[in-house]
Amino acid sequence: VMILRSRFLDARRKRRNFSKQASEILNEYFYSHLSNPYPSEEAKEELARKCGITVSQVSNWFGNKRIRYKKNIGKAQEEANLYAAKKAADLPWVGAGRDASSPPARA
Amino acid sequence: AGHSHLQGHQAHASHATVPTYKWMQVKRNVPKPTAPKLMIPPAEFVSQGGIGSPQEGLRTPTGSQMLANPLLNLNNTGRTNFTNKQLTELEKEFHFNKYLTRARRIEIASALQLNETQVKIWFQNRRMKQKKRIKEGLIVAPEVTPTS
DNA sequence: TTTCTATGATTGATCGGCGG
DNA sequence: GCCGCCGATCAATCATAGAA
Repeated sequence: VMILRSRFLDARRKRRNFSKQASEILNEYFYSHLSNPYPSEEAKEELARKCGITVSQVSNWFGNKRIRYKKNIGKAQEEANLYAAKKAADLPWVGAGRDASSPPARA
Repeated sequence: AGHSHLQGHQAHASHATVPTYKWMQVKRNVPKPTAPKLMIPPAEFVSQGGIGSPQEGLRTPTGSQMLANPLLNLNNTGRTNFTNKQLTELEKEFHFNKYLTRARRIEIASALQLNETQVKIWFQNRRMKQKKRIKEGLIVAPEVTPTS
């Protein structure tokens, strides 16, 4: 009953999922910067433009992504990590010796 | 704030296992799982009359009241569940003053059965919230007309 | 349609840095 | 040395969109 009222007052939370492409862009950034998924204000603005969403939404997305990623370490996260193998071009394996099977693999 | 990179160890070794970076290990000092604390039948607040007769008792973040012991104010998590009344009064005060003086803070905290810190933090968060809304053009009040 | 899961948004509170 | 504020983030939760 009062719940109905909450809908009226909470219309703000009438969210809509982001477009598939926007999610793709965000995930790509996230996984290619997995060592430090904290985009700068400038980076957020650029992502916002590319995704067609607001900077706040970008912030929300990263906030949720980081928290939810942590709560799953060792799950599909590893799998979803094939995003990293996708383009990764930041500062990951620079001085960190690791396997030898993660070249510009493409899908 | 340069930083990051692997912090100590790798998770395990499957094959393309992802290393564990330190941001993944960040743990915030969890609020206090505060023990069941009872609230005394609150007194009235400083001035003004009723707002809209908001129910008493706890509320879920949105507005629905918690059908639990209305005398309990904390959740198991430690996060405080402000009552509608408390929020209403805080909003009212915020509309009047964006910043609080020590004295005012004490008055409000006392009247609303909150800590000074909670009142202080609420105002800080509220200011940030307003700034964010103005930034997104959802609100008007840039409110800067000292010309008078 | 009903149930369950994925996800965007909200918010009390914390973290690090700055200024008084 | 301590305190309040800012900006960013965390962490838990809400409410809904979408999958099953």
